[in-house]
Amino acid sequence: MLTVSTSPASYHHGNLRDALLAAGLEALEGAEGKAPSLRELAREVGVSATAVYRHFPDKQALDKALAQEGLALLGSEQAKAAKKAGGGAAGFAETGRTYVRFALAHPALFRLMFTQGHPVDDRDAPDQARDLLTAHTQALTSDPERAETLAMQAWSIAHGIAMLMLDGRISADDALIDRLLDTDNVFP
Amino acid sequence: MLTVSTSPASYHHGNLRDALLAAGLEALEGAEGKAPSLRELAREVGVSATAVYRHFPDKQALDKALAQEGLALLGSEQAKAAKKAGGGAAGFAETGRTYVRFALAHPALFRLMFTQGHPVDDRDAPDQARDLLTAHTQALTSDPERAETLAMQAWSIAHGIAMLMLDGRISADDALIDRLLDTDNVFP
DNA sequence: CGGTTAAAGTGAACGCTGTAAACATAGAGG
DNA sequence: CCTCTATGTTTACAGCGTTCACTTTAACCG
Repeated sequence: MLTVSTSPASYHHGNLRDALLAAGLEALEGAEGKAPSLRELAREVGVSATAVYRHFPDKQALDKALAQEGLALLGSEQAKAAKKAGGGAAGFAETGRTYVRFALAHPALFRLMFTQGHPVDDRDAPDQARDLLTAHTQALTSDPERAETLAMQAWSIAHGIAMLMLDGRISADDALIDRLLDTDNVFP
Repeated sequence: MLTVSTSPASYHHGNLRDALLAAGLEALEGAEGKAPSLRELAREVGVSATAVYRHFPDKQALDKALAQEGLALLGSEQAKAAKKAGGGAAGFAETGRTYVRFALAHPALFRLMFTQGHPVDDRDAPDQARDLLTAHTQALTSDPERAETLAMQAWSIAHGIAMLMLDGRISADDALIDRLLDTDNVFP
């Protein structure tokens, strides 16, 4: 997570990288739809635009880092929710609800998280959300492949609901989330 | 659909609107990830950038029109696939497969289709994809509310798979699509 | 310590974007 | 035929991401 120090405001900022990420997250919370520009973030932090390039090769890298930060946030919220629900199947279900609610609560951030080009190679990056998912599905069956299938299916359902709600294709109703996630009876 | 006439190239273009949409669709096919700019499309069509504003109030409106065009395309492909599969449950299943394959075949277009702000009010616009979906789920049950729930669930699953594959979160494997869409056994 | 060096900042500039304003043209209708 | 309006044009502006040449500062080493 981020440690955003109240900077000494000297010529050298101290830890510009984290400050930028913090400003980015804050901006993503506020603006309903649009992502913050690189210059905007630099301005916010009180630094010239080009200073950003000392810490990120380009805008995309900044966005990627922000996405990573968002993913960590989502993961921690899910873990907390699952724990609160007592783990197990109930915890798993809560994980899904939390996923969708997170998307609705932080639309711009969520969009950013899943609009990066191809993060398929970031297998090494820590991902609590993914870990939770695989752990929960592995608890449901002894067949590893089936567990993986279940994991991807569960992820897809939650992600689809989240995205469609964000785009206004289905109404962002809290009760509806529960109804759609109730997969005991998907396809009779 | 679009009728893109080989233009007479005079001062007045003829039907600039359709030409812009056609150029937009073509650009979206090519470029792997990025959407075309307004100026780019104007250039392509051989017209000044501001001419676009005679036909669309702003860029977002152009994008929305392109999205609508994409939706029509998706709907027609789905309808064809369902018909070819003989309709019924088999047709329904084919509809889902077609949805995901469409997303993978036209990533930029699909992204554009579902990244518009809030098209929740476009209830009046024709949407063959949606019509197919409700028709198929209504054939599965007599309870209208349950049919609607099923429709949204089916849409969510397909949409989630499509999006996650587009983002490289799960591999864009054709066999995997079938495996994930096989919802006979979602959650044992 | 003092001096060098490299990390981390700056400002100006480029080409791109979406958009506004004022102006030009041509084709259709009275 | 003449005018009016729909549809185009040019020019301009602010903001964007990014490059380049330059400056500052802090840290390291003899």
